[in-house]
Amino acid sequence: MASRAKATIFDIAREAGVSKSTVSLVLQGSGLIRPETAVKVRKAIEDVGYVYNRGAANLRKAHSNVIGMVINDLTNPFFAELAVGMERVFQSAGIVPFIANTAENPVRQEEVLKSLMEQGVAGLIVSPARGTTPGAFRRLEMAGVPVVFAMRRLPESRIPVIAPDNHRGAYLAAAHLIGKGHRRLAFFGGTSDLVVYQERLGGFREACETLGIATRDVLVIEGETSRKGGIACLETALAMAEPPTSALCFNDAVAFGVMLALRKRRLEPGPDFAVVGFDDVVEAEHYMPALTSVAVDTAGLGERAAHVMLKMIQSRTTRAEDHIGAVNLVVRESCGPDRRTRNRPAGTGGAA
Amino acid sequence: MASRAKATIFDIAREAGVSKSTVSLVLQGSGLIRPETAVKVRKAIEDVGYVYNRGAANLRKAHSNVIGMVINDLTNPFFAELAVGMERVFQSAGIVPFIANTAENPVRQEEVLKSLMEQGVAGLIVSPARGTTPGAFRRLEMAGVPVVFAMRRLPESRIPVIAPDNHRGAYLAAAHLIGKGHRRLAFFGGTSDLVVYQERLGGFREACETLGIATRDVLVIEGETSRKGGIACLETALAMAEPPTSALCFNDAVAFGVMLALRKRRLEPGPDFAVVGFDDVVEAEHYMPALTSVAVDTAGLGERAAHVMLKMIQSRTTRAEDHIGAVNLVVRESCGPDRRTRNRPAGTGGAA
DNA sequence: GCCTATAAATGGAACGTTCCAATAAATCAA
DNA sequence: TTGATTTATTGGAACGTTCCATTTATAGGC
Repeated sequence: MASRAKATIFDIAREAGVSKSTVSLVLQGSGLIRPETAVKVRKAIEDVGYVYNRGAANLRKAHSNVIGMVINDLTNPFFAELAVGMERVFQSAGIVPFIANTAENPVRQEEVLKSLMEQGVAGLIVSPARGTTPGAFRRLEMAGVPVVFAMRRLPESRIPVIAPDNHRGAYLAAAHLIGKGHRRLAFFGGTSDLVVYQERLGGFREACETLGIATRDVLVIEGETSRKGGIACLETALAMAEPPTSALCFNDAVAFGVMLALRKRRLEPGPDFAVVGFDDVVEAEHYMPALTSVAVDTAGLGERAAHVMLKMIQSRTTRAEDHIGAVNLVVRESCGPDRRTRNRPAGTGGAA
Repeated sequence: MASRAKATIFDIAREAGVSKSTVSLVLQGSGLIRPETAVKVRKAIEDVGYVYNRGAANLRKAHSNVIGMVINDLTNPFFAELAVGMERVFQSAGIVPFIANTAENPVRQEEVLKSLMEQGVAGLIVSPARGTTPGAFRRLEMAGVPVVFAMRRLPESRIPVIAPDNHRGAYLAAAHLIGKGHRRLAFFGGTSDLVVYQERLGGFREACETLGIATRDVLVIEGETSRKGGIACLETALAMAEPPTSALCFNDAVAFGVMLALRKRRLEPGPDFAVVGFDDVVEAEHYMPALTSVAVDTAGLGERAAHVMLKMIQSRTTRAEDHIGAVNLVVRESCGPDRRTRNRPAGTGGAA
């Protein structure tokens, strides 16, 4: 039962009565070998229980066919979905991507990147951790390893980015709220160290300005991008003198938190306080009430990123064009009816 | 900008004016080299932008320090949580695990396992895909690679398993429902090809028998282990002549689906129909109503699995003891008040 | 039969490390 | 000084593949 030393191509060469070179050719599916010989070799491979040593092969080939996906938070279904989208296209290209999680920790990310480089990855798709320093990808660039950013970008970097049109999405969402009659809007969650945050907040602000909301009526509260963060945002917002009546949330997790906190105060998300999410994760549809959210086609962007990566590897380049994915607002129930048809105030005690 | 050929230890040896062997020793942190020499070498490494070639090293060492985690469904937060628990302990052991997703597809799993073996993994933690054939892990065993199953097990296999006490968890849940006065119980979701299913269903059945529920009053409906599956289960259950008044669900996703379906029929989860989940994912607490569920300490089991793996690698064995994790029922709101204090039947059109 | 062309298979060098045995340098005991 | 001991450093072989240049076998043309 205890397997002796690992079998090599020499062992199977002996078994099949051919040379190691022949075995190598069979392994690579070369058309140069006679079919009967190939059969013989393949049988020997099976008999001996040989397993190919890709490390040894890469030593010679310097082209490793492993692709890494570095994800900032695997427990966020949004990123899990992204990963799955990428996997789909890699699978049909016959390659198995390895996923690594950085848990939103730049130090961990550094380790992960180092490890992947040492492993000799052919390319990397990365959703960078919050607080990634500008130099974090220098070594990758020096080594000429193709990298693409997915969903997030770094402030100044020449690495291609695949991301949704955050500005537009936020604009649409804000316009929706304003169209429903809201005049005091908030932007909940996220922190300004994320470029995505700047983009979304930018779109939000532009909509407010364009559509005639006074600056003093737009409230911005930073916070964790989680349910917990959403709860906190709502609490501080409602504690203000003139609380907002609606909010665009940095992402769906924050929005879920906001709705939770509303419920806890016996306020009905929608009629009492309108909330819009961002990303449109699968749960959004199933929530009570169903969450209105900006859909970004996560899996589609993942697929796109994978395709770009494949093309970069194939053409041995480290450059590619950015790709900004279309977004659209999925209107469900979390914004309630038009505000102007009624007048119950949101907030702790304000009046309409 | 275009990096020339990759630097090797020879390059940095030349740069530092030492031999390749010295460089190798420095790389391994050997205490044999004079500190000043080590400093010199490390500087050269930095200057040249050297990246360690682990493939080449493994060729010599035959001990690769990469550990693979093969997960059947990364989009299920339950498994994502498991993965994160494992990562935590590997991280503190200084090793970077690679995650691969099989998407519950045995064929895909086969590819993934093959790829990981070729990569020369030191060990594998696997949550096997549904429908995995008994022979799927034969090659791993032949190669003497340590493997641990997490959460799921295969019908007959000598591979060690880390999993929660499914039988007991289901027993507790069923007992809870019966204690609340329910007399017609259902078990929703899952399929019998999963050992976990057998275990949970077994615990459920045992509780029913022991606590005096007639066999004809326990209903078992197989189904997808997803929200969708839960919806379907509830529909068929309520279509029966004498529908159950409560259900234990195979997992939380099914439970969420059941609650959704209840809402759609204007029935209140809890008062109108009691539902219990299994796994206690984070969302359970945040649902409306909050889901009563069997907590299995997912992350803890992940950590445990990782520790076992580490120990197996260290002691070069392929055997280890199974570990069955404690479970406990977390009672929240989805089972409503005691049933005997009221008497509205659940069902398609019952009235109060 | 001989020469050439094609097809199939092969040996050797290389890839970038590690590890062992060996060397060189420094220190010490006498 | 000499030999023994310790401390630092080094060259060479090996790991399991690929690829190139050859060799050997097979067939074809005359």
